[in-house]
Amino acid sequence: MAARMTRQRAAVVEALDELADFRSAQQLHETLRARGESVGLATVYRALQALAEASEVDVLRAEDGESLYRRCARREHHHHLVCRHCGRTVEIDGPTVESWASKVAAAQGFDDIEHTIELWGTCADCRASSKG
Amino acid sequence: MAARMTRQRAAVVEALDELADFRSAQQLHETLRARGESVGLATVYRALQALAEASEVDVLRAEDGESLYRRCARREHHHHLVCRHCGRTVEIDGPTVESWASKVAAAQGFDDIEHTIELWGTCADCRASSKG
DNA sequence: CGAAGTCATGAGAACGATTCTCACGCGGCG
DNA sequence: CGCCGCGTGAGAATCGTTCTCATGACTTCG
Ligand SMILES: [Mn+2]
Ligand SMILES: [Mn+2]
Ligand SMILES: [Zn+2]
Ligand SMILES: [Zn+2]
Repeated sequence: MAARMTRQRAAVVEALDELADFRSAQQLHETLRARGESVGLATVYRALQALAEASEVDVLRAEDGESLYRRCARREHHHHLVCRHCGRTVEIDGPTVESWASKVAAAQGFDDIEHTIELWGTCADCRASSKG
Repeated sequence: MAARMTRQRAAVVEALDELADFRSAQQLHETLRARGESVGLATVYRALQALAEASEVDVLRAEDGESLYRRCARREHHHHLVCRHCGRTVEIDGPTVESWASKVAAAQGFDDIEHTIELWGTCADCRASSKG
């Protein structure tokens, strides 16, 4: 049942692999278009959706609500520190946070617990280029 | 320079006070409408926006991207454990998490750090009523 | 009180990211 | 060749949210 690997999907995966940072579907679409790869926007969305379901990419919501995608180095559960200006990303572990989160939720009688933990900031490069 | 307290804004605040849980702008609008208070949807949005800027309400994004609003008991920084079915909310503190977050981000040379930490689950009531 | 100025309201249009529709293309298989 | 299942993509549709703008309410000042 694996999805068919088409030229378009390969292009999306390749673009993700070259880009180390979180990018929106539209940014990826633009990137592909710029390099001559012709891929429809709807197809980019579908590819990202499939990859997300297969845990091949991580998805997070920017502060403005836009979804950002990234092909992370590790497949295991982890979180991110993301530059809100350029998307630069650092993967972070939080064993402490993990146990804290599940403990707190269980103590309140909640089930099916999930957590959203993301850190946002301005990376050193963006700080330097925006002010000095 | 405080915003003018109109009938509409008072109604929004009152609805928020009576509802203990996170609610969307549209849910609040429907609630007001149901109780006979006539308030435009745009006005509800504007009131919530103003309240959020004044830190009178907390805002968070549901998994589907919709914004949810709540008048929290405490004004200080805190996080939430929210039932994804009914919006039931428990305010939580995380001193450990706070220091962990800022430490991690600073270690990577990031500035203007913010964090998003929200816990989602199914509350005891929703679990009981949905299955058994 | 009354006029002018300021801000709030609300109906509907506009927005923007995402999803859906559907006609079409492609490749495999018999 | 004809059939089938699925991927594609252009454009329409969705949906929460914001914007526009004509109108109304409240404040200030004469
Ligand atoms: Mn975690
Ligand atoms: Mn915090
Ligand atoms: Zn940056
Ligand atoms: Zn619940």
